[in-house]
Amino acid sequence: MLSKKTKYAIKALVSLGKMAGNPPVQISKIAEQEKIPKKFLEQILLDLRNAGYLYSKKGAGGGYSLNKDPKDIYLVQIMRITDGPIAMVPCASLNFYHKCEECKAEGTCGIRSVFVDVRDATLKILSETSISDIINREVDLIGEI
Amino acid sequence: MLSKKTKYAIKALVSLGKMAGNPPVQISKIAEQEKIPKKFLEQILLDLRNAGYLYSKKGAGGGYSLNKDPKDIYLVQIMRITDGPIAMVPCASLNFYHKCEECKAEGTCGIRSVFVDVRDATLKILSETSISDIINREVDLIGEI
DNA sequence: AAAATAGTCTATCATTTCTATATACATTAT
DNA sequence: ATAATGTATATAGAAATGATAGACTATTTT
Repeated sequence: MLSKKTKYAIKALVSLGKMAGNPPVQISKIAEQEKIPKKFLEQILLDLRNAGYLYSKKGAGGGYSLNKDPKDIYLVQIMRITDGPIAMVPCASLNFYHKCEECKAEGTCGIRSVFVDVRDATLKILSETSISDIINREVDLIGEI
Repeated sequence: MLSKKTKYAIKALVSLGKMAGNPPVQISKIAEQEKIPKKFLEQILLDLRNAGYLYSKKGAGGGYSLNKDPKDIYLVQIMRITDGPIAMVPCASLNFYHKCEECKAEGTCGIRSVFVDVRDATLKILSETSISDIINREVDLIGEI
C-alpha cells in the first residue's frame, strides 16, 4: 500500500499541475482543497521542494508552484522520494537495494526472480506516467460520464 | 514491501513444495532451514493450513505438508492471506476494496486509474506464478551458472 | 498407561513505522 | 514594523509488524 505521505504528495502535485502558470499557491489552500492535514503537507512539500520538483516563495503572496513541467514529473520519482523503493523485496530494488537477511543464495532465488518481474511491470507504468498524464486521465474520465 | 510474514510463507511453501510426496516436515526443521523464527512460523503455517493450503499432523512423526499440488498454489492467493490487498491504494483493490478517506470523486480519479493499471500488471504475474513455477525458476537459475 | 513428540490457540510484548502536531525560526511584501 | 508564509527540527500518539510465551490437544512410541 502507498503511504498517505505519497498519496498526499501526488495529490498536491496534481493540484499544482492544474494551476501551472498561475502564481504560487499557499500550503493551507492545497491542504483544504485536498483534505490533507496542513502540518503534514508542509513536510511533504518541503521534501518535494528539496528534491527539486517544487518552487517555493516565502512571505506574503508566497506559496508553492511546480518547478518543472507536469509532463516531466513521473510518479516513480515522487514515490521514491516519499516511500522509497518500488520493489516488494529489498533484493529486487534498483534504487534501494539491500540483501534479505534470511537469504542464502540471492542469485538463484526463485522468489526474487518473480519479484524482479513484478518490479519491472510496475516500473514500466510508474516511469511512463507523469503528473500531466494523471490530469489527462481525469479529463478523459470526466468525458466518459 | 512484502511483510516478512508473506516472505516466510512463500519460503515455507517453496520448501514444502520441493518435498512434495515425502512425509510431513516439522516446523522446527523448516524454521531452521529457512532461517525463520520458529514461533512466528507456527502462526504463519497455521494460517496457511486454515486457508486449506497445508495439511498438518500432530504428534510424533507429525508435521506439515502441502495440501495441494504446488502447481495449484499461486502467489496471489498466499499474499492475500498474509498481507491482504495487492493494490497500492484501497480504492483500487479487488478483494479488499474501501474508499480513500480524502477522496472526493473516485470515479474520475486519475490517481486511482493509474493504480488500477499497476494492480492489473502486478496481478497478472502473481496470479500466473505458482509455487511450482518458483521452484522451476530456481532450477533454471542454477542451470544458468 | 505414561512419556515424548509435535501441532494449536490465544495472549502479550517489543519495535518500528506512520501520521500528525507543535514550536521556534527565516524571509518577503506591504 | 507587521503580517504572511515557508523552513526546520523535534516529538507525540497510533497503528502495524515481528517475535515470543505458555498452556492445551492429538498422536505415536514404549
